Amino acid sequence: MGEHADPIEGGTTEPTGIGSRILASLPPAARAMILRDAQRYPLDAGEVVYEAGDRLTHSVFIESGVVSEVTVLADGRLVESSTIGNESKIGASSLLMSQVAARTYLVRVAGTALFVPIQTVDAAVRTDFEARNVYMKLGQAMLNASLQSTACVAVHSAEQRAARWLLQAHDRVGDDFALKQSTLAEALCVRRATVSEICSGFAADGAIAYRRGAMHVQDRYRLRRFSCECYDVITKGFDAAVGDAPTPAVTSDPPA
Amino acid sequence: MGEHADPIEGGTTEPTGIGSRILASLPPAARAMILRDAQRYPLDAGEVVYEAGDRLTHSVFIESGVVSEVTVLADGRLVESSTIGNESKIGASSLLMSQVAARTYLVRVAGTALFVPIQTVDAAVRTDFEARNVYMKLGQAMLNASLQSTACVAVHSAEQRAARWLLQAHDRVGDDFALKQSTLAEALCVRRATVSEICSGFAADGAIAYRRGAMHVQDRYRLRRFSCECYDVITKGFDAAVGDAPTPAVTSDPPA
DNA sequence: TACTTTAATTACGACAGCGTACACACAGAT
DNA sequence: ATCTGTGTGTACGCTGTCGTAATTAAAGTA
Repeated sequence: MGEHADPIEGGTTEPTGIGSRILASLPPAARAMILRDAQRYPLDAGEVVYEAGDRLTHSVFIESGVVSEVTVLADGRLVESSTIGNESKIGASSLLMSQVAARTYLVRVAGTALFVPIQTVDAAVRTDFEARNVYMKLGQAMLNASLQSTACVAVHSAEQRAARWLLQAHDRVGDDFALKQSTLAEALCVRRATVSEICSGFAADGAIAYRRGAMHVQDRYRLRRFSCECYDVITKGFDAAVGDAPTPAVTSDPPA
Repeated sequence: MGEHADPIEGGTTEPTGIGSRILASLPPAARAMILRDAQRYPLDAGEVVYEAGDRLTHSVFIESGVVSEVTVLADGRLVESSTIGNESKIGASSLLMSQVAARTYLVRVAGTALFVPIQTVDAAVRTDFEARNVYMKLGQAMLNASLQSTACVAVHSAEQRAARWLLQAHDRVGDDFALKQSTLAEALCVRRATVSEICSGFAADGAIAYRRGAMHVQDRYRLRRFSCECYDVITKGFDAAVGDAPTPAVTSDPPA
């Protein structure tokens, strides 16, 4: 895990934790226990939260931003296996899981996260039946998302996957966020040029607008039409695990 | 779940369960409890074990054969998300998991499996801390496999993935098994013609031999050279969860 | 204002895998 | 011995995405 500067807003200040959907869905006692030891840090774009092989000292509850879980291949290529946001967490599912990061976690869209020592999380989850239940449901949702992604990558077009990625980012950070085409290209494992063509298509349709790294989602329903159904499958899976997304941060209206 | 004829070898006969690596790695008490209610059935090629949406009445512990976990897309296409064999099981991870199959399970290479009512499995796992532990480790290994597969499908060639598929099948059923090119093509989501070209390449190298649906793995080390490293990553993940594979069923020697 | 840097667009040939299709070959049945 | 069904080999043109790279445009800096 990278060295961090100071935590945000005094650190020991009790954060509400409301930005994290998984934390929000934990029973109050477990949540309070976790929040007591939590420190809020910024997640900066490009930052490596954990590298494959690192010892997992903290569980990272993402409040906003998009982190991609990256598989490092033998030839050095980085391939995104999944994305993580406020519905989930990085590291130590709890209990007797491996203490070592299996993959690399890379911040793609900036945000903030609560860092909690894994011993604290383990204690909270071990003692609380309901909390353990939430964790197991989250684990199921993560597996569901990954299985769907495997199928998605196998048969869906770069355009469909780009739309899905942007929709998921939108769910996690809202209408406006910083995202370069090169970053999206890395995430999707396609050329920057391909992303350029795809995004101008989205913009021509009025789904998005962007300008030098500043992405704006104008109409998520138009964007949804470019995406495959995998967006729905994955989203519903997480909703079932940690409850529906709080405020959808949607500016545009659903189609008539 | 499809209607089955009679169980194999009398049904109530206590099966050893040694063919199932996950069963073998459970503590004796839990394993005995599960085996008491287990019935062995054949898995026939092409058979649908569960269809997405089916109620999961039984947990299916695979002893031999290859089952593919298939995502049914909106347009009706079937895409393999993962393969399952003796290291794992189908259905009800236990505890408060969903009682409904999220995907479709299709037998690709014939074998046998133990069918156990999920209530029995739940009871065995709920009461036994060590058994729950094994299940959680298996869950981790399944997620690991799926994340690796997502990356694999994204960047590795059809040839590499075909070699991986055959290696994994070899681990689960041994040197000889029935497998048509059309079946492998469906599993990999490529044309049968592509499989034909790939397999003649493998055969020319001496890695495999085949004749009208009869596949024979001649030299798994040669086959490994055609594969990507994803085979190792996934295999090691399962070995860590349920112990090393029993007898590798290898006829050829490792390279010098 | 002019210069520099970084982001985005556009273009070209190359290639893996596609869809289709047809021809061949072996196994079992008559 | 021949026929028939099924599994396999091979060929054609097509498309999406690749790798590379040159061009344009906007933002920051002097």
